[in-house]
Amino acid sequence: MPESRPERRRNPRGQGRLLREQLIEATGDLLATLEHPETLTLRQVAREVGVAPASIYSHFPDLGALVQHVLLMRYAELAALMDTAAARATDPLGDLCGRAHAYVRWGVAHPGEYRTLFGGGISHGDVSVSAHGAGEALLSAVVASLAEARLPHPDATSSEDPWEAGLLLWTGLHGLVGLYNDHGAMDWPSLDTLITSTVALHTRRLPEEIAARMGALAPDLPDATARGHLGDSPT
Amino acid sequence: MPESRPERRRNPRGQGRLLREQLIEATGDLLATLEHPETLTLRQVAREVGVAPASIYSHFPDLGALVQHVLLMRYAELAALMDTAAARATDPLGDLCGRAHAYVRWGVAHPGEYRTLFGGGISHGDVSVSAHGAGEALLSAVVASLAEARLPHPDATSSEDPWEAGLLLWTGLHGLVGLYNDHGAMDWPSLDTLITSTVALHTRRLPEEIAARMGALAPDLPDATARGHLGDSPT
DNA sequence: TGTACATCAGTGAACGCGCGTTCACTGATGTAC
DNA sequence: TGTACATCAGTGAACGCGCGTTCACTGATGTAC
Repeated sequence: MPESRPERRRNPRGQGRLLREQLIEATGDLLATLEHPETLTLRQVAREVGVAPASIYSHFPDLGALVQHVLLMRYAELAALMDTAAARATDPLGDLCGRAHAYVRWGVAHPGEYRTLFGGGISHGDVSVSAHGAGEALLSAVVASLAEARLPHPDATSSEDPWEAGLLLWTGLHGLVGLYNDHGAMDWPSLDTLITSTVALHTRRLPEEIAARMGALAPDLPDATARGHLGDSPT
Repeated sequence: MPESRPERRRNPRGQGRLLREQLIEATGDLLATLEHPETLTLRQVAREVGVAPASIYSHFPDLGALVQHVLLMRYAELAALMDTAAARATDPLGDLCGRAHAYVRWGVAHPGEYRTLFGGGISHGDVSVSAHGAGEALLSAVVASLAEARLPHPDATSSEDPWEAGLLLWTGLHGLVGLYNDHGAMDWPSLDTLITSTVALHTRRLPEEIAARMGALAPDLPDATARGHLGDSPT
């Protein structure tokens, strides 16, 4: 089979931008689907869309720029998800629970994108998104909520650094996503349990209290072990 | 310049295994040195040793097997480092501090190897080491120490699952290594401070107490910001 | 002591592959006169 | 109403590259007789 290219009608005049959208969508699909998203090639994107490789250059200087664009979209979506989850909360602890939950769930639903955004130094251009400080913007809201939701250590004589506390919480959530995605064969408790325990630990509250908040905040989401591709409808 | 191959004398008869050692050493160097270790090629290894690419096949079936071999060596070294650190301890808390410290320090000193071992699904063969449960062996010792060193939550009415507690600690340390390696541009507190705080949080003890243990256990190690290649003398 | 031979430790050239990037081009469609 | 032209949205072939893998080979060295 000579792998015939899928039929595709040339866009009408003035609609050249349509291909741009298709390229973005195809790149998003491939990044979400490929087992090793960092090996994505320009020719793969072209094939997926049904277009000559050279056509991409009319819209993006190279594959790196295209990937970067898509990843920034994904990042914005994650940030919006976290903000939405937090918006339902009525106090800092609820805010924190919402953000933590949304973050980890997104990371587990989008392993490839998560890794490319926050994970390794892996990138397609020379500059990875993570190098530009992805996460730091998300982090500042977490730091603020945590500072208010956290109980002091019973024996503490001085107060702790809120920035460091927030960083450590992020560290915990990041590690959770990473290990959950990469060591799926292990004997894992449910993801929600782990999110709850992590937040409980960092706020020094009881897991039961946190679990109640988590349950209240997003009863519509599916449970932890659902690992399928959740679909993405950017923009 | 035609990039002349470095002079290399053919090994004497019966010493064919020497090349094997050189391949292992070169692969180790490259994995430690390359910015993206996952892009290592068979030809790069051959060039590094000064040998024809085909020569590698006499000693390993393919690059994946060679890399796998090296990574398992690195993993064994990390495990030994953690055990050595723990051996100096006189109680479970000291044991835990030693292991946590050794783990994070190793991960930060060997970013590429750490990521390949524990990080992404990235591998050279079809089977990554992490898929085979790297980490789980290390983890069981941590679980045991943590179970004894950890204070109960003051308000707790029931005891917690030690396995889950250990997993969460690992998660925290793993996230710490990952974020520290990949987001070096951020405003980080000292690494030792973060290790200390993480252990303090998970044992529900005061950072001061943990810091005292950490300081006592390995005064000979350099400080956090030393990021150089620490050298490797395998076997 | 000499010599034929087997073995060892690699070599060197070649193959086909997919890749990023370039370049002149094509064919439909809108617009000016 | 007709027609020359400009523009737009891509195409298709070609390039050189580094890669993994193969295969017949080579040349030094030990060993049997």
